[in-house]
Amino acid sequence: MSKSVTLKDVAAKVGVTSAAASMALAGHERISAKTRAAVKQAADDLGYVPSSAGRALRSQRADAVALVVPNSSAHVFGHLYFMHVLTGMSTAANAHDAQVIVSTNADTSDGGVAYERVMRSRTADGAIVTSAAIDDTHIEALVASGLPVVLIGNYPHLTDAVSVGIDDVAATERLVEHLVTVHGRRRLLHVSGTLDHQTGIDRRDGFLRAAAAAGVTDVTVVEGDLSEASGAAAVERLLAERTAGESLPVDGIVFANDDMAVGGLGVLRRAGIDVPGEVAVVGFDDFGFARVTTPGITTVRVPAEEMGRIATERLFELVDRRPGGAAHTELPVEVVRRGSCGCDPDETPDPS
Amino acid sequence: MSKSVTLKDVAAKVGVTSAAASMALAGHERISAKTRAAVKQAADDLGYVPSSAGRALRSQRADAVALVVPNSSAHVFGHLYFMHVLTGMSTAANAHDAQVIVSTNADTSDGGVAYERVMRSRTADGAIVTSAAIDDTHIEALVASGLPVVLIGNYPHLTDAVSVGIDDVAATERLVEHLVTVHGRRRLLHVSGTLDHQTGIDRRDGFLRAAAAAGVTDVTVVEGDLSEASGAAAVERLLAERTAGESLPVDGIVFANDDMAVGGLGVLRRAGIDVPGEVAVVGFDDFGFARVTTPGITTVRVPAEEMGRIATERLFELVDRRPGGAAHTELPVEVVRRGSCGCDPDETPDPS
DNA sequence: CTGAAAGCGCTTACAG
DNA sequence: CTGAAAGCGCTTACAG
Repeated sequence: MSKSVTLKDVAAKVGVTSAAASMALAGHERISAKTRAAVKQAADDLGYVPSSAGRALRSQRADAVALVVPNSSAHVFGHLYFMHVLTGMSTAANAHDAQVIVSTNADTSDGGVAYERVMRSRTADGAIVTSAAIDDTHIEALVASGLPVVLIGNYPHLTDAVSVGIDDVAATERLVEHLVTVHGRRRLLHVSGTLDHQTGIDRRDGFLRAAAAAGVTDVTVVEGDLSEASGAAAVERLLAERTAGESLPVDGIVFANDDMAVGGLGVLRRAGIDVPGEVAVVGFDDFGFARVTTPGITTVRVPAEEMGRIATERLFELVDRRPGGAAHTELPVEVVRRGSCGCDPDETPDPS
Repeated sequence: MSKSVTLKDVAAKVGVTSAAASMALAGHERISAKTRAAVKQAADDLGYVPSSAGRALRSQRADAVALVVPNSSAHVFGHLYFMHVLTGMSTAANAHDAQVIVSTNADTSDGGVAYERVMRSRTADGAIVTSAAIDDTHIEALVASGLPVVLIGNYPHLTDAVSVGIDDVAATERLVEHLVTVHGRRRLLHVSGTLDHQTGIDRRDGFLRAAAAAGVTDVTVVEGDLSEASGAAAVERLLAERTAGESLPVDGIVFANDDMAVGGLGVLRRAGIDVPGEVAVVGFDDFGFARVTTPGITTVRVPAEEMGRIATERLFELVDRRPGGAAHTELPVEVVRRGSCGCDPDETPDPS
C-alpha cells in the first residue's frame, strides 16, 4: 500500500509552501496563475487527494450526512424503502461532494445511541432520520440538541423539527373513496400499521374518515405490524370467524402497506377466495411487490427516493445555515390502480 | 447548536492535561485508577464524544468502510440486493465500531472515480466492491493499488483480489438438473444476464453444462440485462416465433435472475400460458419477488447479507494486516422450490 | 513514573 | 503582496 500523497508532497514538487499549494488548489487569486497551474499539474501527476480527516479537522465540517435507522424499525432494514431513500440521499449528497453514512442503531455500551455518537463525533454534519416511533425520546433529544436533523415522515409533536413527508391521511382517504365509489364496497376492514408510528395512526384515521364521509358504517380496524406475516394473520383470523359456507364478513380490505397486502392476498388465494370479486384489496407504498402479485395490488406510490433527495437538500440548508423554507415539506402522492381493487389492470392510470 | 465538547474540556474539568485525559479514557495503566475514574466521570458529565477527524488524523485510520456501487450497475441500485449486502456490512462494521459509507460512483470532474477518491482521501479504510463488470479497469486499478478492497462475486481474472461469492455455475446446474430430472423438461431456454459480468457468464455456462450432461440438446440462450423488462421481452419474442395454435418451442425457461423471471412470468400469464404446465420457469436470487408471484418462482437463494458480512470481516483483516485466509471465500447456496417449476409449493424444502 | 511536546494534514488569519 | 505560523482534536513518543 503506497504511502498517501499529502499537500506537502505537492508543494515540494513545485517548490512552494503547503499553504501556497492549498490556496493554489482552491484557485485563490493571490497565487499567480502560473503557480496555480503548476500546483494543479503536480497534484494530478502525484494523484493527490486531500485528506478528509485533515480537512474536516481544520474546517470543522465532515462533508458527510448520515441516514439513521432507529432500533424500532430494525426489522424494516433490508427493505426497499431504505434503498430508495438512500438513492435519493446519494443524489443530493453527490451534488454537495458529501459522503453518505448509513448508521444502524446498535446501542453503544455507555447508554448512548449510535447515531448520537455519529453526530457528536462530527463524523457527519447532519442526519436524516426515518421511521422513528412517536415516543422515540432519542430522536426528540437529537432534534432538541439543535444538531442538523431532517425527519422523513410526519412528527406533529416535534414542532421544531424540519421534515419531509406525504399526507397519509388524504392518501388513504383516496383509496377508500375509490373502493366505495367505484367498486361499491360497503363492508371494510383496515389492517393498520403499528400505532406507535405516525403513519400507522394517519392511515387508520384516513380510513376511518373516508368511510364515515361515504356513509360506510360496517367498518373494522385491526392492528398489524407492517410485515407480510401480520397481513396474513389478519386475513386468517377473518377466515376463522366465518362459519362454513358463509361469505366473508368484508368486501374490501385496506392494508396499511403492500407487504401486509401481499401476505393477506396469499392467504385469500390459498383459501380459494376471489380477489377482487369477493374481496377487494388495496395496499400502500408501491416499492415493488404490489406490481408483481396476481392480481397486482392497487396502492399509493410513496415517493421515497424523492423524499430522500429533498430531505438531504433541506439538511444541507440547515448545515450551511441557509434560510430554510417551511418546516415541513409535503410531497404529492399517486394512486396506482391495479387489479386487486377491481379495476382493469391494463386501463389507463389514475385520473381521480 | 452547542459547541462540541473536546478532550481539553474534559481534562480541564479534572485538572489534568488532555494527554493524560486521553490515556485515562483509553484505560491506560500509567494513569492512576482514581484519575481514570474522575476523567471518565467528567467525560460522561460533559457528554464528551471523541472527534472522529482528530482521531482519524492522528491514528491514520478512519474507522469506516465503504460500499462501492459501480456505474455499470447504477440501474441495480434501488435493488434489495444492495440492502442485504448493506445489512451484512453494518453488522460487521458495528462489531468493529466502524461506520459504513455508501459510495455511488458519480464520476468526478478531474477524471477520477468517486470511490477511488474515498480511498485516497482516507475517508474509508477499505472498500467492498460488488457487481463490477469484468472489464472495469477502475476496479482493477483499485485492487492493484494495494488499498484494502474485498470484492463480492467471482473475478477469476483478478488473481490478487480477495473476494466472497457463490458458485454460480454449480447452482445453475442444480436448477437445470431439477427441471430435467424431476420435471422431465427437454426443450430449454436460458435468458442470461449481461455477459460482461462474470455471474452472467457463469450462470450461462452452468446452464449449458448441465443440459449437455443430461443429454438435453434442444437448448437456446438469449442475452438479457437482468431487468424485468428484458425478461418480458425474451418471452414476447418466444411467443412471436410460435405460429398460431402451435405450442411453445420450449418447455422450460431458466432465467438468470428473479427480476427477469417475474417479467417473463407476467407475459406468459397474460398470454394464457400455463406455468408450470406448459412451461416451467426458474429464477435466481430470492431477494423477495420470487416469493410473492403466482405461482411462486423456484430459485436459488443468494446469501447476500452473509456475503456482505463476511466480505466486511475479510476487509477488516486486510485493514488490520491480519493473516487472511484464502483469497476467495465461497458460500453455500440453497435451491428454493416453489410452484413455477412444477413442484408442490407447500411441500417440504429442497433436500437435493 | 509523569509532564508536556510533537505532529497527523489541512487552511486561514496574521506578521512582515 | 507574500511567507510561514497557528491551530483544528487527538494520541504517542520523548524528555525529564
